[in-house]
Amino acid sequence: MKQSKKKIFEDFIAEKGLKSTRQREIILEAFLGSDRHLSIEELYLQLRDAHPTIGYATVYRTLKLFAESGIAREFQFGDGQTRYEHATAGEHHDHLVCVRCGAISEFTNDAVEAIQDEIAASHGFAIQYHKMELYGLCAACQK
Amino acid sequence: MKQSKKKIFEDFIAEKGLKSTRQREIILEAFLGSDRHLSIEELYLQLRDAHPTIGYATVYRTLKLFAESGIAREFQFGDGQTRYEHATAGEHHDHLVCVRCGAISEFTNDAVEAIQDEIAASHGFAIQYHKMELYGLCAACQK
DNA sequence: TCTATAGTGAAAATCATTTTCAGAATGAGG
DNA sequence: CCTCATTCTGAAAATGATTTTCACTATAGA
Repeated sequence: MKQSKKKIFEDFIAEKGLKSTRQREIILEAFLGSDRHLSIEELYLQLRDAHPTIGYATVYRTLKLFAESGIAREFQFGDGQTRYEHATAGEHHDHLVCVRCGAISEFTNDAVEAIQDEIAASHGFAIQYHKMELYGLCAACQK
Repeated sequence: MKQSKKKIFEDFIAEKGLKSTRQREIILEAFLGSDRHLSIEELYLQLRDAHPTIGYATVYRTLKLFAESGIAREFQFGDGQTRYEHATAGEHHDHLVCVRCGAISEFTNDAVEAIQDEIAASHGFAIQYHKMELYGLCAACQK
């Protein structure tokens, strides 16, 4: 699936008449190699050691492209930074956010998926996607 | 209930040793008199005609107080502005957000409330609250 | 290889929000 | 109602995240 996301992004680039650059490759590699909910800053810092010449602006621009191409999804969990996570067409998950340590974990729940359609239908709403976030204390922060 | 929110805020102010000022009264009145999901900017502009001396910073500070006191809830729907809506203890609703016109409407769904507890329990998570947002096209934007 | 076009890094600009600061208002105790 | 310590306020400056500008560079199709 890592391979296929690369492919999806390359196709997106080609289709839009954009160019394939070394920076985009590097950033894509770093993004796919990480499984957390990365902020731009985190990704930039992670990149900096191996690639000190890549600029902040380029990371911003590239992550926006990832989101546009469908391989990444943007999130704001209320800490003031936009975060990006891997997205796969047809797959969906939601989030548990720890209000103390900020840890973000994921869950999938079929009932949630079913309910969204039901609610949308009853409001004449043509649903595209949803976000559900549970806020509270993670197991580790409860002791 | 408009009366009781005023009371809740006054009690909050008193309890914290804060002061009751004309500006806070005016802003509270404007906030309670509106039923939309207001951004600071919208509220500020709405206020400006009748009260041109109230500053931006005061609106920011006051809305934060509303949230702290429990009579308002903060939201970010991805348009870059923080929005505030009325909150009532024990009541909860979620949102439908139109991706075209930005309209925000509300819904309540018991199944959603039930599921959050179930999911939290199965992840050892001590839940405090949740947010669920459905994004898509509202009825008006579908034609 | 040439060349039009898109991409890049660095710095400046933007935008929402927060803080600073000096003066003004509040309210508890006289 | 005075006093005075404390909190508030408005305006402006500061901050922090993100975006744009600009001069230069790299890409890719002819």
